[in-house]
Amino acid sequence: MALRIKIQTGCDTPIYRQIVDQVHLAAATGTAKPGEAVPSIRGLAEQLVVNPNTVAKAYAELRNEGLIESQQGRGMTLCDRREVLTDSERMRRVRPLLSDLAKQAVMLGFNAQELSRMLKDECKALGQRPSKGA
Amino acid sequence: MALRIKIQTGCDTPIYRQIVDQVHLAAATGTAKPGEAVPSIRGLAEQLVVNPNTVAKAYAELRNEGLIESQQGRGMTLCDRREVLTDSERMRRVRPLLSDLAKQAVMLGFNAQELSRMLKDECKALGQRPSKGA
Amino acid sequence: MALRIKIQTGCDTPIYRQIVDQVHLAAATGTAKPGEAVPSIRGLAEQLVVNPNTVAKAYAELRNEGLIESQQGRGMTLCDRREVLTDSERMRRVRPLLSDLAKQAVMLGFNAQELSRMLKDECKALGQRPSKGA
Amino acid sequence: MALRIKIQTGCDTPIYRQIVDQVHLAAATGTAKPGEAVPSIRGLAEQLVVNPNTVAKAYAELRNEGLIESQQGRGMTLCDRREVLTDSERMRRVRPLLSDLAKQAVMLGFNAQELSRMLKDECKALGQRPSKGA
DNA sequence: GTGGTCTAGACCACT
DNA sequence: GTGGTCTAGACCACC
Repeated sequence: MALRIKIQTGCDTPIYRQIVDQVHLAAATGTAKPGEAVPSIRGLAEQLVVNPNTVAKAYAELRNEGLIESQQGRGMTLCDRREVLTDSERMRRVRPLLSDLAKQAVMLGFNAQELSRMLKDECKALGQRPSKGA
Repeated sequence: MALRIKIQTGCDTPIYRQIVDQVHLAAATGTAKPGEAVPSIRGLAEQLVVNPNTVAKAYAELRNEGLIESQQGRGMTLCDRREVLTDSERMRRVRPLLSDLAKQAVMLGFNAQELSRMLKDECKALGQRPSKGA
Repeated sequence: MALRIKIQTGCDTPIYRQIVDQVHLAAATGTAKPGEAVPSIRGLAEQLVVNPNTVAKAYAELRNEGLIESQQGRGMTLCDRREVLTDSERMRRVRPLLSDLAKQAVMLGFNAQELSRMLKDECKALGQRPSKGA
Repeated sequence: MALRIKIQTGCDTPIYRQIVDQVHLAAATGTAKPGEAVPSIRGLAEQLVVNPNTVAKAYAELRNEGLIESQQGRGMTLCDRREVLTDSERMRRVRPLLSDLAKQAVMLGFNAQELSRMLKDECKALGQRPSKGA
């Protein structure tokens, strides 16, 4: 039983983005397998207590990316599409987040060592329970 | 040479935030020293070709945070750095960035060790020094 | 009944500051509880007959301080109270008011004992409760 | 030798107001006696490293209040005018400062007891060295 | 000259 | 509907 989406209110990332990111993460970590069904728009909207339009917006983005596809009559399922990225492309995607973190952390008085420890903890938490602790 | 602020338009981070961050960073890394003057609101606005109110907004935030102080009629200067936020608050502010980075990095197949190294490089690039003295 | 904000024009404290202070005070005294909604920017602006930007400025400050949080498209609510400022910073902020009061009071011939009594009365009038629980 | 005015930059009270207040305080506490000379405008301006206009503005206010008077050819001196205030008038003057302090302190999480102690300390400091510690 | 405040009106993203 | 950002222009106090 995969793809249990959870959103956190009072967080600055938009709800639709949280949904998109969680599907991405589930697909990447193998928590959700190709061909597996994703919750229906109105079902997920009801479960998360959000506007169906918000879920629809998230699914539209996922569909455009080719990560999910609508199988007529069977709702939407995860594609088996697997991105093959070059090292430089992976670098390019993670770099700005590294930069943001480093800047903010330095401003707040953290040093590189503290950061590394916290980051390791964060990664460990992700590996243990991808869908719950996220 | 002190506090040359630059902004990039067409970037998704607001102008006023770019200004705030750059002053913060300059103060944290020691690029700008306590007592040093910051550019006048109107002067900086003219230089950056933005509305003076935008600069004023950035400076107001910096002033509220206690990072700069205004000497009426004589411009603003950097304050002596002091610890303003509790440890738990600093943690709370850096946590979401850690989380974002960890998620994205895991998706891209980086491991914690690689991340730590890259993060250290980023910090070094910012000119970080032992945290307490910053 | 929650968070009825009132402002007095013709008073030297800025409107936006009156708003900020009243929300702060309501949160500190327990008049407004965590999770409770605050009036919308446009709604409050209309009620107070001021410019929406003035209210927005007040709310932005409150948000930066972590006292309220915005849930995009759904308005803003009070956060759980947490200690954000270090003790030394809290001290630094209350010190000038103490100094002003002491100077003025000494000039007027009050002694410390009288002042303490009056100050206790003021605090009681604000509905203060044991500091840590506030 | 009395009336050694000192100002503190980086404080939000205007310089001219600091001067006015200090003369008031010195007169009220007896640090400066009636008939005593006050520093010349340009002398004081030079000593404080401020604009002579600023000192002039402060002196103008003091003169309007009748606290100092210009003795032709001898500069300005303190008047022997002694205000006799009713209790209600004294109350009226100290009340707003009490209120401000109480509000700010409650917001910052101080309780009445802590405040009283700090206020006593402040008063003691004023009594000991009116012109130096101010 | 400086910063501080307020107004008016615009555009955007999110729900 | 909501908040977030930016612009333009005004008035004030202080130096």
